[in-house]
This record gives sequence, C-alpha cells and structure tokens, in this order.
Amino acid sequence: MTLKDIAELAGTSVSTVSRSLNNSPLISEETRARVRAIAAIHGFEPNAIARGLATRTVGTIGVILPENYDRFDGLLYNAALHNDLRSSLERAELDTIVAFKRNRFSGRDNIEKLVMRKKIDGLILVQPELDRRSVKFLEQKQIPYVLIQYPPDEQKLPYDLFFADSWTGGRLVAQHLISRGCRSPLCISGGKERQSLQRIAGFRDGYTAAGFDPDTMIVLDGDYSAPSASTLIRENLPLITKSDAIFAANDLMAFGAMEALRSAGLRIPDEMAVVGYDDTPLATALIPQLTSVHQPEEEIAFLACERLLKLIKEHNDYGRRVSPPQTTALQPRLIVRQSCGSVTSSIPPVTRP
Amino acid sequence: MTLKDIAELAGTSVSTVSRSLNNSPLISEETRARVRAIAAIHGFEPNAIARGLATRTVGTIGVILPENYDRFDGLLYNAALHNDLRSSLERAELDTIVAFKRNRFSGRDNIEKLVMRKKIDGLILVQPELDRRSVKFLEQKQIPYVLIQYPPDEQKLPYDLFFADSWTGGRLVAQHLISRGCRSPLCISGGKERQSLQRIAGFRDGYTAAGFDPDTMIVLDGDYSAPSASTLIRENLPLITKSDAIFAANDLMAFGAMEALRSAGLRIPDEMAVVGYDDTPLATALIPQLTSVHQPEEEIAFLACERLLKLIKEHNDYGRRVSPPQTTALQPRLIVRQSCGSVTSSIPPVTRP
DNA sequence: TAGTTTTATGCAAGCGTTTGCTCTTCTCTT
DNA sequence: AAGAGAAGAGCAAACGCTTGCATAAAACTA
Repeated sequence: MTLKDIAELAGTSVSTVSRSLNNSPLISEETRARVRAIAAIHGFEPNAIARGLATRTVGTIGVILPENYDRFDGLLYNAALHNDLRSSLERAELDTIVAFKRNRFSGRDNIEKLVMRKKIDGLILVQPELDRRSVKFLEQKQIPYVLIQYPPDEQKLPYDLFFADSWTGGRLVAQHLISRGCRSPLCISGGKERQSLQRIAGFRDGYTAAGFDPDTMIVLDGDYSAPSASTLIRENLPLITKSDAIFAANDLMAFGAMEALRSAGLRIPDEMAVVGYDDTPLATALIPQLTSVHQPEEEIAFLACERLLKLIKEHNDYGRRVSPPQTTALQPRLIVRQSCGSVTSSIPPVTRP
Repeated sequence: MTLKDIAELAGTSVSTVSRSLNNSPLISEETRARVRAIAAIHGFEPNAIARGLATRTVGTIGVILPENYDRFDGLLYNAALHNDLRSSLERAELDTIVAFKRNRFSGRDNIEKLVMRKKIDGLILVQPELDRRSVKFLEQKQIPYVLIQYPPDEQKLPYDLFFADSWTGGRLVAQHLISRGCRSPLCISGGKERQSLQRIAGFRDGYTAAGFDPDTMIVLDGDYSAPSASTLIRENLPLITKSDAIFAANDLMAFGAMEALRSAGLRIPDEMAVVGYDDTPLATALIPQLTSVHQPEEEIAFLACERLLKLIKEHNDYGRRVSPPQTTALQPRLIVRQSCGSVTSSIPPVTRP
C-alpha cells in the first residue's frame, strides 16, 4: 500500500494525497477529508524510509548508552533515564535507536556510523567518555546533539550539557546532618570516580561552611559495592565509633555500611546516622529506611529532549545551530527517611539558578 | 558525499561503486580495491535510508519493552536483557529501535506504527500482553518476530517464544532445601502474578515429589516489594517459627524477610534458611549472601536474536517463514550462597530438552 | 467582459541506493 | 582466424515519498 494506491482509490494524484496527509494548506477541505478517510480505511501509513529519503529527516533519535554491566545502580539509573527519554521523545513522535558507543564486534564507533549513514536526526549521549575526536566529528557534521553527563571541568563547552549537581547533593546531606546535630561525620566514597568525588566534596564543603575543620573529615575509599563498605567499616571500627554519621556515595554502600554497623552492635540512627545517594528502591526496602539523595533524572531527560528538539528545528530551518550551547545543572533532592534520625520534614530543594 | 561523488573521484559509474562496496562478484579485484580505497579515504558510508528504500531492509530491529516503572527488579531485568539483545544484534550490524507498546501521548500502538512505516526488519517483543489483535496483525503483515515472555498456557503457538522456566527454578530451590534437611518450608509469593505463581508451583511440586503433603505448605501473598515481605513475616510470627525455610518469589522479598527475621531474633541460616529469586546484585550484597535462582537472560537474548535473524533470512529468501514456530524454555540455575546453609556446591543445572 | 488574482490540482524531478539488462572488450575454442 | 563465451563496466529504472513549478478553474476587480 503506497501513496499511489491511495491516489488511485481516491481518483486523484499522488501529490494531492501526500499533501492531504501532511496537512498542507494547498489542499481544499473536502479533498483532504476524502483522501484521509480513504487512507484511514485502508490503514495506510506512509513509508518512513521513502519519506526520509525525500525529506532527509527520519524521525529517529540516536541514544548512546554506556554499557555498565558491572554496576547495579548504574544499570538501574540508565534504564530509568532511558525510559524517561523515550517518554519525552514519544510526544514528538520520534523513535529512538539505542546503541553502545562502540560496536564490540566490529570495533566501529556507533555514533559515527549512525550519523554517516543518516539513520538519525539527532543524538543524545548519555555519560560518554567523549574524546576530542568525537566532538570534532559531531561539530563538523553539524548534527544536533546533547550530552547527559557529569559536572564539567570547564565552563565554556561547545555543546549542550545536562547534569545532576552532585556537589549540591552532598551539601544537602551535610546541611541536614548538621541540623540533626551530627558533629563527627565520616564518608565512604566510590573511589576516584568523578561523581563520587563531587558528592563527597559537596558534603565536605557543607560542613566547612558551618565552621567545621575540613581536615578532620575522614573519607574511606570504597568501590560503590556493598561489601566494600562493610569491609571498610569492619576494618576501621575505632574510627567509626568516634563518628556519629556516615555519608556513603551511593545507596549500595550505605546498605553495606548498615549491615556492618549492625554487626558491630551500633544502633541506627540512634548511635549512628546513615545517608546514601541515588534514592534507589533499595532505600525504602531497608530497615530503617534509608535517607538518600534523589537524582533529578526525569527532569534531565525532559530538558535534554526539549533542547534537542529545538536544535533539530534550528538545523532544519537554518542549516545550523542558532542558540548558543548551554550547560545546565539539575538539582537533586534530599529524601529524609529514618536512617538519620526521626525528623520527618525534608530540606526544601535548592531553587535552580 | 554520495555514491555519485565517489564514482566521479574514481572515474567510474555509480553502479560500479555500489557493487564494489557490496562485494559483488561482478567487479574485478583491481577496481574493487581502488574504489574501496577512495571511499575509505573520504570516510564514505552509504546512506542507510536510500539503501533501505532500494532493498526494503533497513538494518534495524524493533525492541518492544514493557514500561514497568514500578518494579525495581523488573526494570533491572529488562535493562540487562536489552543490553544483551543489543550485544547480540550488533554482531549482525543491526541497530535497535526501542519502544513501549503504546505511545502514551498519541495512544497509538508502536508495534503497528513501526511495522506499517517500514522502519524495522523484525521485532523482538519483551513481555508484552500480546492481544489477539496484535498477533493477527503481525501474522498478516508477515513481519518476522519473536517473543520473550512467560511460560505459555497453550502448547501450539503461532509464534516463536522464549521463556525462563520459572517452574523448574522453583523446583531447584525445593530440591536443594530438601537436601539440606528443611522439612517445613514457607513461601512468600508475588501475588497472583504469573511468574510468581510458576515459581511457587515448581517449589511445591518439588516438595510433593519428595513425599511431602502439598496441602501443608504455607504460602503468604506479598507484592514483590521488600516491605510487603517484612510485614508478612511480622504478622505471621507463630507460623514462621514453625518453619525452617523461606522461599521468596524474588530477591527483594527475600531481603525484606531477612530483615524481619533478624528483628524477630531468628538467625539465618541456622534457624531459618532463606532463598530468593532473580539473582540480582542485591543477593551478593546481603549478609549472609542470599541463595537465589539465576535467570538465563543472556541465553534468552542470544537465542531469541539468533532465531529472529533466521526468520528475517527466510523472509528475504522466500517471502515467508519456513521453519515452524517453536517454544523454547531456558533453564535457570540455582546459585547457592550462605543464606540457606553452609553447602558450597550447587545443584547442576537441568540439561535442556 | 476581459483581465487579474486566488485557489486547487497535477506533473515530474529529485532524494541515494540497488540491480536487471545491455554493451564492450577480452580470452578461449576449434 | 573467426565465432562463442565470459568478464567487467555502465545505463537506466525502480524504490515511495516530497515539493517547485506549471496549469486549470474559480473568484474577484474594474
């Protein structure tokens, strides 16, 4: 079933059918209605490939996801983010092609492949290690794209970037613990990983701003896994007993810490407050329920899509981007539960700049 | 950059370039090499859309995922499955378009949309509630597709189905617990949900086969969440204390159960063995580590892709499917850890039929 | 009424490939 | 040496849609 078939059924030309279905103003109301009715009866849908060839837009967005098989919460976070992205794009009737950055068999860069083969109208890059080469490639090809990544090093970036403000997340935790009277906090980091460093830094700065000596704060290096946190706690019990709060860089480590603390006979939250990060479903499953920082992933997905659509529109209208690239920090929220005390109200989210 | 450009650069015709790049035997070795070299230098990639129009195959597979925002382990499972699917398809240089079954904004059925618009060469449907209408549609359109779903009711299905054998998973748990000497097991189900029912049924049958009275087995109805399991344990302590093992229909409930058991002063595994299902990363994070049933999701993904590729090949060669539809059960494996006792060897997986 | 707009439709080119067919030019046969 | 066959290359149609341009009909204008 093609435009031609519909045209014959309607006793008209192919162009008239095309225009009728695309709501062109060049068509009279009656004709449009008649043609559309016939198309609807036969369940006709225009061939997206042919249309793509004619219009050079295919109605598909490439989504490049990292392949973190290893990290449970990474997988979860990306899956949720991807769901949100799809939801946002559906509104604009766009499909998503998902790919890893590299093809593990051919070794080819999927980003370049998708762009060069013209299979997509735009790209959403989720947490890529975006090398200079790739950026140059994307700029040169003039393909609309946005990044969802970590807080950037530099201020002026050549692309649009959206990220969750981990630093503020850490600070929120600090503020809350301070207000709860915790004066000797201890951190469990996720190693040298970027996000983790930011979370810890925000936490430290929060305490410093309240007059605490930043050098007295202890940071133990975990690896984002629960057992790593348990081990750290067990091996550093003397340090632990001098503390009154533990901030873990993710929920999984907070969980591991709780297990070890309990084994050591410490009561949570009475003797030790515990706070996690990510607000995974794990947080509500624990007893006591875990206070944690909620990532603004729905917001990130929504704004990233919105911007990408804008860039695509500009690309179609002017052949190039018009609005300048922009870096956008999205604010996390602290979700206060039982693991850090009995307070029930949460600190209101910081208003966005 | 198009075929035409390369042709001009090579001083040859468009068809020669096309055939050179596609390794047609109609081209001499020298010409092919020369053309390929020129194409490579300029980083030429054929336009997938134009090729799609000419060949009616686009190199894209549709993957329909369920949108279970609600269930943590569902999200995780689908994300892992999706990763595995993408890996398998990459080998064949196929991209994946991912969609929910329905567009939440237009209300349109994404399956039908993708098929009618010719955006895909085949479909992988993950746990859809596949109504008669959709099946009829797919059969009529002759589009290659496979299902990844639950154990089916009927034997003869008109499509290819791959599923994890939950029944056997439950039975493995039963066999193991029996061998460990547990004589009074108790189940926590995930409600009336299909998978859960199968898991519990297999468990019950395992005990029955060993001579236990099926009617004495207690099944408490949870909802797959950790708190639901905790509550059930707390509210049924008299029943619990008469039991010596708990089988939960997923890891999250096993976890909730462990928390509640511990609060009640019961030691795991000495006084109570606990087994979960799904082998999520949670299982290794718990103390003691949770014995659980590992889903054969990598295998499902691999086999489903393999079959889909075969169907697509048949479709291209004969215009229709040739090999008869087949239902394939994949066997889960019991991963024995500490939560059910000190045994270190696991029961070997049941060999596939 | 004749000329000028406006409105609605159709024609045909073009998007970038693939591929059946034709046309050369060799290379064998006999 | 002539004819047949094979091998390599090119022409042009086709895939199904969009869209600039030409055209015809209708609706004004003076």
